Amino acid sequence: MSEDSLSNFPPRYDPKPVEEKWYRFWEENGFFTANPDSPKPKFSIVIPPPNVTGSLHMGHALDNTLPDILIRRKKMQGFETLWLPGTDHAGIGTQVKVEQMLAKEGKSRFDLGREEFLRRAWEWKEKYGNEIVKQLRRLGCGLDWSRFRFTLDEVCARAVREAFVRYYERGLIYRGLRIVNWCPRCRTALSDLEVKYQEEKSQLWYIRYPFADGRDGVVVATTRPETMLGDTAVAVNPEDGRYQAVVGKMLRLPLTERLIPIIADEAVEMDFGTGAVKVTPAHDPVDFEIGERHHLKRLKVIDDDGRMTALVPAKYQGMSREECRRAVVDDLKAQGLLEKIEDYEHSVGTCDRCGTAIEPLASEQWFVKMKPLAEPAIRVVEEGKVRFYPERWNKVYLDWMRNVKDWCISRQLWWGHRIPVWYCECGKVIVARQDPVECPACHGNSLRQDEDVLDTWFSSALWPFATMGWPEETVDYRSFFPTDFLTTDPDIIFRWEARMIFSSLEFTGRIPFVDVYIHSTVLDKNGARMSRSKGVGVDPLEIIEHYGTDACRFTIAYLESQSQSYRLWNERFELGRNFANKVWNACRLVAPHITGSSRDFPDPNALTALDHWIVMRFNETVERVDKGIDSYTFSTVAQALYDFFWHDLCDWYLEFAKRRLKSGEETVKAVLYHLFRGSLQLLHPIMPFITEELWHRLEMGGRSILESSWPRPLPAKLDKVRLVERMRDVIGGIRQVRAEMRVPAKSTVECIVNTGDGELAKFFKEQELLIRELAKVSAVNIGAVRPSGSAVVVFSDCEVYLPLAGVIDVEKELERLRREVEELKRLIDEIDRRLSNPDFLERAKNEVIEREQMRRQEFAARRERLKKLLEA
RNA sequence: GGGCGAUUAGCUCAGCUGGUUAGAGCGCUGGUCUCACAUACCAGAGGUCACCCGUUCGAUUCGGGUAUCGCCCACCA
Repeated sequence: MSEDSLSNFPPRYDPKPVEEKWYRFWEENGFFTANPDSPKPKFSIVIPPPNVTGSLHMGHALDNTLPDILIRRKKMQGFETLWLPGTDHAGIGTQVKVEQMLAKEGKSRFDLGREEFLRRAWEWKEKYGNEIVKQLRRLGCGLDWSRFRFTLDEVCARAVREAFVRYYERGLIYRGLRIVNWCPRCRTALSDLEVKYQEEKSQLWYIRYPFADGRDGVVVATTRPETMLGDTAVAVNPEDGRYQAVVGKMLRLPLTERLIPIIADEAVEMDFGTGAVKVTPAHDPVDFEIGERHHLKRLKVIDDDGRMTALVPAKYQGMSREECRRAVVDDLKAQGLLEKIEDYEHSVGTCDRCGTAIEPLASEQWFVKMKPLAEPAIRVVEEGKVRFYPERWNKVYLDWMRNVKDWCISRQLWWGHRIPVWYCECGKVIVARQDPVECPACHGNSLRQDEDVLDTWFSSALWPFATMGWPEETVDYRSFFPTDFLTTDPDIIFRWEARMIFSSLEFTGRIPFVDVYIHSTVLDKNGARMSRSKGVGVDPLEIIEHYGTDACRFTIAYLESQSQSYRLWNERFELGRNFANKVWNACRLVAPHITGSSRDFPDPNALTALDHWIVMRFNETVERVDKGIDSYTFSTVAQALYDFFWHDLCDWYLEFAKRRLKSGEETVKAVLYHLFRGSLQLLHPIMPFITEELWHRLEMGGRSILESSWPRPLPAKLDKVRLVERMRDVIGGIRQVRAEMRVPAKSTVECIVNTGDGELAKFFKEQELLIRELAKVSAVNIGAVRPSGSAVVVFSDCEVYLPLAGVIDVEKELERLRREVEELKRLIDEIDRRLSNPDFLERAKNEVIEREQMRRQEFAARRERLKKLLEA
């Protein structure tokens, strides 16, 4: 390499131009385009489709860096790889966003109507949906863009229809009246997984329900007094001695004129509250079941908007749940029926998407019957055909699947796959793959399609095979399905992984993927969950902008160690940036020497012990990287590469090699060529951009590092490696003495090695020049006599003497050290004395107390001030 | 109420199946702008590996328990 080209090799790595150049190169040359007809073994992954609701965040960075590492390595290992991209329409998530946008115009979705709303939703999707796709390119992801899918596109839509109809035909889909989680704001049913429970400080109200004759009665405890207006019974446990005499009697429901029975049911706990529970079958899942068992009426007293219905006394009609609660409590109090109020903490279900308190409502919905689907889905994990990593997640999955309940799949939303069910005037229900034109029963043509759409996860569940063309037996499907790997956050194991597994087994008869890696949850610096809505956390785009993609990816891999979570903040990415810079500069050093050098690895007999040592370390690194990637312990991979490249290759071997390079020695050039070639290859999956750039700068050959084959261990002999280890120890020992004794950097001392090990003596003599440079000594002599005024460093098989007499004032330095030792002893004694002095401890305690009291005062004053402000 | 994870240096974290002086990065101290890199180099300080009991020749590592923190699941009105 000429002087001129070195001037184009700046001493600091600048990621921007490199990243832009190479991603375009890879994409334009079809490096990511899979060929299903290839005879090579296949390796495939489908992307966890990002929602079209936003832009790249930390979760995406993880979900996509890790698969990209696998894809790139497999490609280099000779596999035909496919990584299939796409996005998810994210039903309720997107709909809520669009509604928020409309709200700014002062409109609701009902003002626009279904058609216009959908037009706006698609508009929104076009605008924001592709943002994330661009950003995945910036992350360097080797996605096959020619196979891009969207969960609402025709291919996916056909799969959804097919799946629904097949479930229906097998009797696994039914429509039924059940208590569902209802979001009054979104005006839709939700599945259990879309409800987030939040602890809330509330009260437990004890209400007296008098007997029909107006006397005595029964006291019930409730957290939701407003629902009493819909009570149709009071239940007690059949074993409960306190109530046995009254079971069957009638109570007068306060605030209404209705009479309700006292019934006995197993579901009632005797030791909660008063042991008597009000039963509201239309608004509580347990009460619903009690109601079924006892044939109770269901009074729907809260409507779809969360307001009181016409079934309650006029004064409450139209009130919100909260208003009604206050009114009911006030009225009960006025009538003397409120026995007592206790503070009570319980969890309240809220809508995962909009945060509104959910209302359990009895309502007609479509369900998937889970029991028959769960069985095979349990089996494949028990048998290890699908494996979760880290292993503990297998149990989490299995526990859920073993207790799974039927899946509510209908949503009263507009954005999504419309349920393929039509109702005819004649009462016929038609479930069909194609939109029917007439009723097969009465041949009438006034058919009405079900208004509802499917849960967004219904289509996601089909993703791994729907994207490959299922139900068609496409060539992609035959070649690339099932997929090999998936990685996600822990919190979609049930929503997504589980549903993909049973759907895939049901429809394709095969597992959807083999290995599932559940990655850590990323927390912010204070250990709080990262949340975009709260605006805290790390923005990967900012990181990429600031530190570069490779630095971002390397840091992510370095921290991903199969733990439950880890903390992340912007400065942590300096680790990756500094490492990238190190790699860059090391290449800068060797570039003029190894470009155009021999491509053959030298005969092992021509290598020195130093060469064997570094080759051995390289080989260990290859092994650790392979093992680490295969077991998804990404941090061990990044650590192995970091340690080897930085601390062995750069800190030691390059220093060993400099002199030999200057003399133009061919062997060291060839060794370095192969070490750098292999290192860049090992690094490439994690740091694709910088390695591609350096691959070309070092003229490693071919169109791309991606087309080179994955490195294997190089030939090395291990018998002389111990000599190198000892040499490093000796150099370190000499450096330590020099630093401790304040030997000026510029002065050199002789060193004398005393050893009975002939081979070691010979080796040290051979490497004299190297030792002289690295330890800053003037000569390496072999001898057994320790000169007076010399420092000594002792090892098991040798001693090293450093005559310091002529170089520094030994007595003075020793005196200094002695004084320091004395001084330290004095300090320690003083601390010990203070710590054993009760007076001191008492004073210290008082100081702390005083400080805390002052802080307390400060806070109290501020609190008062703020309170006043709030009141004003 | 059940399940799972964590507790290692000032901070954030590694540490596979038990084995000499327990590691890294950042931070700190001292010394270097040494001809790839100051986004660097050299040296150093700093840890009863939460606590208790057990298994073992030997435990940070395995088992049991305690404490603290965190996550997940669950219909307790």
